[in-house]
Amino acid sequence: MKKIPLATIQRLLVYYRHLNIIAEGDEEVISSSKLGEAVGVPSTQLRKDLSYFGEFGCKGVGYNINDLKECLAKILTLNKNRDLVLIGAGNLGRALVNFPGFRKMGINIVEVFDNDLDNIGNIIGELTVKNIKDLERIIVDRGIKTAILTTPREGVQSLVDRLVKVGIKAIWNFAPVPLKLPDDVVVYYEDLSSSIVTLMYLLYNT
Amino acid sequence: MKKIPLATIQRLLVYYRHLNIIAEGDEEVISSSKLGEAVGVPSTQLRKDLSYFGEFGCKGVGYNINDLKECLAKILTLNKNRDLVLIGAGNLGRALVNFPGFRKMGINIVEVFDNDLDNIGNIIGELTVKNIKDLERIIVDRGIKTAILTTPREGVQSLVDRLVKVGIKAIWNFAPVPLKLPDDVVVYYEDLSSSIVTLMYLLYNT
DNA sequence: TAGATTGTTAATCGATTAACAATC
DNA sequence: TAGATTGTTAATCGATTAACAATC
Repeated sequence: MKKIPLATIQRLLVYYRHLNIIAEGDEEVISSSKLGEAVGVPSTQLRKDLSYFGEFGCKGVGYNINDLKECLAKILTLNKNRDLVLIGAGNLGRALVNFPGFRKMGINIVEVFDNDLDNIGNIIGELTVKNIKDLERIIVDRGIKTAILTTPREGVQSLVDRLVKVGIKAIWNFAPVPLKLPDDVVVYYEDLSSSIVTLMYLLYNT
Repeated sequence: MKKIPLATIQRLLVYYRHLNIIAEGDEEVISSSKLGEAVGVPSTQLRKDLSYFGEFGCKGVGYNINDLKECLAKILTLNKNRDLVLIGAGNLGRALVNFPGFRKMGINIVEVFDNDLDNIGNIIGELTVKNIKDLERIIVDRGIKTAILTTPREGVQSLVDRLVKVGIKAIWNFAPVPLKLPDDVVVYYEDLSSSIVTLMYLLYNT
């Protein structure tokens, strides 16, 4: 299989969301140009993106809205439930646990950890913040493969080393630290400071 | 001036942060390969990134840590204070207002708005949540140019239309909605659902 | 001077866009 | 059949990487 650009995967969810909205309407079918226009993507790129995964349309007609929606859900495995842990029960961690829409896509944060006694024991949504010293035991017990890091920068690398040791294979990292990881662990960096600084740069340099 | 890739801008902050850390140490100078290795960027890309903005190094020697740090701060205008408003005082909005590190880079969230009477009047950090109907007046009064959107998806476009009308020129949008905007308004989409779904895709497809 | 390292040009790689045959 | 639209190949564009002359 040819390598699929990351940007393509990200666009699939954008397509999915719009299909979800228009699935409520009367139309059964949509063309790549209509859908593309609605989400700000050239129709030719939309078709290219889909072509990595198969043929979903009907020449001369377009795409069946419900079918395409389901196909995208399947590609992105939105139907399967995924259990994750979150580490760092600060403001951002709390926001993510309560984030609307994760559940709907099968993203379930099932444990929250912290190392601060002020936070341990607190309730966030339906979860109780647990002591980070129980991290390993609980991750192994539940067979968890994905961790969200919303901790301060300090100590993130050693935390990650602990996670890797107990079988974590995917990390969503909000700490602005480049991580050293084995090749079989995937990581996604979410760098909010970088985002806003980039936006400010664009504002004053375009 | 040649067009500068967005990815270059984003990497500048990564360099800056590492320089900030090692500025505490004993070394005065660092080579592009050392710095690059520390942050996971090839040295040749680091030099290329810098070359868009000038010559900061010394052949045969490397870069003066403090000088380069200051140059990057200047390029990214981290020294100038920027006033922003945030709209949507939910969990995520609260997290951003309290986000550590924004202040240090001159990013000051100076007003928070919401349309929910349960939220209006609440205290977040040092701010009081204001009624969104005063949005226009306050933005004009304070001459604010940048808005952060942490509202639900519904109604974002009409909110954005209001913002544009009173002179907002940059938008950091956390709502998963493609916005229709004039050409002179810059936007940065922060799509947290897309991030985690992409990570899950990578986990199960690599 | 010899070794190190920059800044930059040229080559490569990968993603986006254009064009169009296939076909509903 | 004529018009519309897909899926895909080829062309373009842009970013990354390699190579190396300049020079500290």
